[in-house]
Amino acid sequence: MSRLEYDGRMSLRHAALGLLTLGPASGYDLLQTFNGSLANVWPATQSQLYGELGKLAEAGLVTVTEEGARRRKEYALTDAGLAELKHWLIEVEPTAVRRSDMLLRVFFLGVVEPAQADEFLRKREAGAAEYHDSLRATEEAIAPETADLAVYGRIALEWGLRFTAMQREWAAWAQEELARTLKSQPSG
Amino acid sequence: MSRLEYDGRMSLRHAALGLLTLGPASGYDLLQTFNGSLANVWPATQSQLYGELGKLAEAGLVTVTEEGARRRKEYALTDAGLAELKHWLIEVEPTAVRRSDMLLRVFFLGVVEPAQADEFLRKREAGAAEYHDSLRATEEAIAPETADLAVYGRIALEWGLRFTAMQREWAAWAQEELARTLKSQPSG
DNA sequence: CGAGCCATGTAAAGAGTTACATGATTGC
DNA sequence: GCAATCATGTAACTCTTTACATGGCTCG
Repeated sequence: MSRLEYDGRMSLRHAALGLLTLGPASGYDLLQTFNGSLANVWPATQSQLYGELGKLAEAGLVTVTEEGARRRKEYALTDAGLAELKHWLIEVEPTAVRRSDMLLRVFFLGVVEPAQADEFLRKREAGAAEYHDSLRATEEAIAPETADLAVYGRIALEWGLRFTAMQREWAAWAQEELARTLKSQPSG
Repeated sequence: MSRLEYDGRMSLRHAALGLLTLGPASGYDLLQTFNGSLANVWPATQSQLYGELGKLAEAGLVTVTEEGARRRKEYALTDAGLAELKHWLIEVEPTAVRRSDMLLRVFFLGVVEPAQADEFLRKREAGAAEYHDSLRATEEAIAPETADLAVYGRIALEWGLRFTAMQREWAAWAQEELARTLKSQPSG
C-alpha cells in the first residue's frame, strides 16, 4: 500500500472513486459508464482506467471485493477512498482556466480569408446546435422515469444545454459582427 | 529537418505559429503573450514552449532569423509553417468534447451534504461573476483604441463574456433547483 | 467449434507541469 | 558589484492516447 500524491490534478482517479459510490464494479463495468454518461464530461480509455484502478488499490482507496469469471475483479470503495473523494469534491478548487483549441483558432482567423473565417463560424454554430439537440434528446429519454431523482445529473445536463445554446448564439452573433466589420473596413 | 506528425492534437504548436504571423519573436517574447492575452485560452509553460520551438525549427516550420544578446534567438514563420497553420485552422476539426472537472464534481455532489453541495454551487456562481468582471475590465481597457481592429480578438473575448455569464446564471439556477428538490423530497 | 463479447493488461509515444540549472546584460 | 530581468535549456514526472496482446466464457 504505497502513497499516491493527491493534489487534485488527477480527475480520472476521482471519477472512478465517484462511480464506485454507486456500488462495487469491475474495470469493464466502469468503462461502460465512461463511454456512456460520463463521455461528455470526462472521457477515459480502457488502458488508463485499468492502470488507475491498480494504483487506487495499491494506495488503499479501493479494494478488490471479488474475483469472478474471466479474470474479472470487482472493486469497492474504502473509507479512505470515500474520504479522498469528499476532499476532492469540497476542498479542491476546480480548474478555472480551460484550454480551448476552438477559441485559439478564433484568435488567428485573421490569417485566412474572411470567407473561410465565416465558414468556420458557421460550422461552430451548426455543431453547437447539433450537440444541443442530442443533449435535449438525452434529457427527454431519461427525464420521465427520474422525475425528482438524480438532481445532480440533471443539473450537469442543464449546464450542457446552456453551454451549447450559448455557443450557438455566440457563433451566430460572431458571423454578424464579422460581416459588419468587413463592410465598414474591407481590409479587416 | 526531421518530420513531425501533425494530426491536429497539438495546439501549442499552432499557437506558436499563430503568434509568429504577427512578426518574428523569441521564445521569451512569445512566453509573455502566452502569460498575457493567451493565458485564458491556451496557457503554456516556458519549458514546453522552448522545446516546441526547437522542434518547429527542426521541422522547418520556423527559422532562426537572428541571434541577439543573451543567447536570444529570434524565430520567424516559414511558408511551410504558415501552410501548416492554415491547414490546422480550416481543415482540422476543433475538439468537440472538453473535460470539465467542475462538471465531474457536480455529478457526484450527492456524496456530500446538501449544504456542502449548495456551497459548491455558490462558489461557482461567485467565481463566474468575478471572472466575468475581469473580462469586462479587459474589454474596456482595450476596446477604445482598437475600435475596428482585432475583430477576432473581440469575438474571442465575447465568448468568454457569454460563457461566464452562462455559468453564473446556471449556478444560480442550480441552487434554486436543488432547494426545490430537497424541499419536495428531503432525502434527495 | 467458432464468432463475438467479456475482461484485463503492457508498451510506446505525445502532451503538459514542476523544478532545477545556467549564464548574460542592464541599471542603480 | 549586485539585484533584477532577460534568456534558454534539462530532467523527472504525470496524464492521455493508440496500438497491441492475451485469454475466458457463451451461444448458436
